[in-house]
Amino acid sequence: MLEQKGYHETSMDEIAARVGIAKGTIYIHFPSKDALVIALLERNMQKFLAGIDAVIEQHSTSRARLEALLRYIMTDLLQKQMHLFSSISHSLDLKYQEPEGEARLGGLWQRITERVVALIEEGQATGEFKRALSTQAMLYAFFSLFATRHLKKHIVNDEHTSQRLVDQLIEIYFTGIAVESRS
Amino acid sequence: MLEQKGYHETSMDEIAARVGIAKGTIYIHFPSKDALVIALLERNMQKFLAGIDAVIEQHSTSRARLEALLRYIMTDLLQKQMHLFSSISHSLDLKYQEPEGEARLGGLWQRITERVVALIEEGQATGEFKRALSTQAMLYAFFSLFATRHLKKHIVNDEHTSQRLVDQLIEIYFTGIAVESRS
Amino acid sequence: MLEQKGYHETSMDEIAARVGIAKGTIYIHFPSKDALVIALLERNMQKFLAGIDAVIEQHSTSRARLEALLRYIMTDLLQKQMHLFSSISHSLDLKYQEPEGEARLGGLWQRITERVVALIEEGQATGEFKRALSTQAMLYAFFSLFATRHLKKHIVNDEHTSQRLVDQLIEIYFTGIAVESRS
Amino acid sequence: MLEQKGYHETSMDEIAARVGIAKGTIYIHFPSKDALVIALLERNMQKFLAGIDAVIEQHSTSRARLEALLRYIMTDLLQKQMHLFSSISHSLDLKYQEPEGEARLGGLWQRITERVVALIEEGQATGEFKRALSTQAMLYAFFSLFATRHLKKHIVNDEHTSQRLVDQLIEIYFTGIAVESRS
DNA sequence: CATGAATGAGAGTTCATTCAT
DNA sequence: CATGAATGAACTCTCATTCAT
Repeated sequence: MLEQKGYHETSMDEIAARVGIAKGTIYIHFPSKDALVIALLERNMQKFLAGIDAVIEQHSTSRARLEALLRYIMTDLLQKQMHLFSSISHSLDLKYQEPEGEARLGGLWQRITERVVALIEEGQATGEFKRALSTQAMLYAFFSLFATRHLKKHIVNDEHTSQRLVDQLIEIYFTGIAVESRS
Repeated sequence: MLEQKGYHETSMDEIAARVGIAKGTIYIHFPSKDALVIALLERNMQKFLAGIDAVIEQHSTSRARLEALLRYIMTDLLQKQMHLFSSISHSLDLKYQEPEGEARLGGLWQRITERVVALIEEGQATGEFKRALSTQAMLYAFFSLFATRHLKKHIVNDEHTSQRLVDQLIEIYFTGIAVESRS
Repeated sequence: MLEQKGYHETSMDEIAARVGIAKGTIYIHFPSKDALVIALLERNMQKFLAGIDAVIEQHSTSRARLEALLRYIMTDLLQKQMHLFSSISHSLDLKYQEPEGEARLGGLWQRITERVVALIEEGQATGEFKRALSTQAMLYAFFSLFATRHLKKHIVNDEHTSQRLVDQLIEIYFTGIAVESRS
Repeated sequence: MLEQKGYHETSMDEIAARVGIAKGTIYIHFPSKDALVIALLERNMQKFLAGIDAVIEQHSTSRARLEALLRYIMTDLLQKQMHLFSSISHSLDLKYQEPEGEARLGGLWQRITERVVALIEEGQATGEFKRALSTQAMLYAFFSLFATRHLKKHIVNDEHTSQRLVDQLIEIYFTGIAVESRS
């Protein structure tokens, strides 16, 4: 609900109705709407972080790991019902009134990017990725691919087409960053 | 104002004050807040479209044109005070209550993407861009680069660093899509 | 309404309904309920202060002035529909969330007590009031007489009885503080 | 808690926490918050009544008794942490939703005033107090002295100053009502 | 046409009260 | 009896929209 409709479009009444409890009950568990959203995001980010680690350790090379990670996130996004990464990504814009919670969120996001940074630098060290490119650029290009904004217009119900899109994005990205271009 | 603070964070009072007219006067020209925002976006999109065309015709090859376009949009985004593309991009998420206006916006967005699609297909026709990649993928990868969400965290006041980021993103993208990589 | 039912017992809906305007309209003129109450009190205190001065200047001796002042306040209180002093007195307990407004209120209350203090010290100087009594005690005894809490139970509709009560309170007070006892 | 912070500022949660039982348990013993407050006041009033009687029987003359009573109440008030009389006095303003309980409270308050009325009339009978003054006036003047509202602004931590204030108030009051002034 | 005070539906939040455990 | 999570009515406050001037 919150993940799909957004912060302002989702009222506490709606949330309560959707969860099947009374509005006041929410305030037993969360002191404010912001706190609720932050807690939700925190949970999602933690799940996402765990997912990242699980995905990474299933592969050995930096390239394979980064590619698997890209597929993992894309799969999540293409499931149409926005999920982990989507909710996180959507929330990075907002300014919450709870500095402490925001700090926790920022810390988690940092840990997420650290994983990717590690993969990139590892790949550069092993000679898999270009050393001429800054980590910053490769990181930015990586996460840019998951801009749900534009994805929405490209989502197709056809499983095959979606898969093909992901494959080609992977090709574009890795041709761009990898040392040996495939063409 | 609307472009920077967002739809919900900008009240009609603020808009009126900023424009220098009375709040009631706005409703003479626009039937609702949504209509106002849509009209604003429409104007921005039209300007942006004109900007695209101006940029494109300054170059001859598809590659040069697409690269110039990328730089044009990036410059807009990096100016920090969100401008044309930024306001458009930000608004694509929202669901307005005015179907007719939304349709006009959709039409304009389509005309924008058509420009890029034309460049891509032209480049494929001339052999500049890979024919194996679908237009969809190259289009998606192109607009993904402008995810302001993630850009925010990478914006730096240092002009030189920003420029370097753009250069490297261009390298990644075009190495990925172009037939002959330049490195 | 607010004066009679008290802060917590009077909702903004009630106030709006009583004044004959919409709830939202109140917030055009006052930023919060506290601000509204403080403004109301401020106005009452200013009126009261003006009333005090008007009463005082109608008499010449300290004794006559203080007595007239006592009658003035009592008359206000006995009118049953709580008025100036009553609303002020009732509000001295509350803790508002607007420090600035509270400071203004405190300043006004100080100016009110200053008038009485001046009368008392003047009377001591002229030999009308006992010099052995501290100003503080005479001041406190004076304002204590207007404790609406207890007054409520003694208010009678009979004009004559009310007047007699006031007369006797005056006698008790002034016999207590004046140099020459009457008895 | 209730005595100090007031009815509206004290929630059932706070009361439960303070008493050390669960919130729901309160409702086994008291049907409502009003009933709880009324019961608390009733207990306080009964204690106060017992205190009055204890104080009175320690002295013989009406004058001594009334003076001792005045000191007794004042001491309670000056202890800053509001106690018996204070809680009672504070509650007389409120309008409870339990007519029966309010009646019991009213009855107890009447019994309290009856003690004072008895002292006053006894003193008039023995010639200690002026017969010209109505019992009502002397009663009202007596309880007026305990207006906590104004007392707050005069409370000082200095034990000596507080005592001096009480002494002078006693002098003012008794000079006002007694037949022979003592100076 | 322009104005801005007035509107009122709806938002987030609180808290006395209830009831399954 | 005791519990405390759940309830929902009522509160304060916001803001897009209207309309008499």
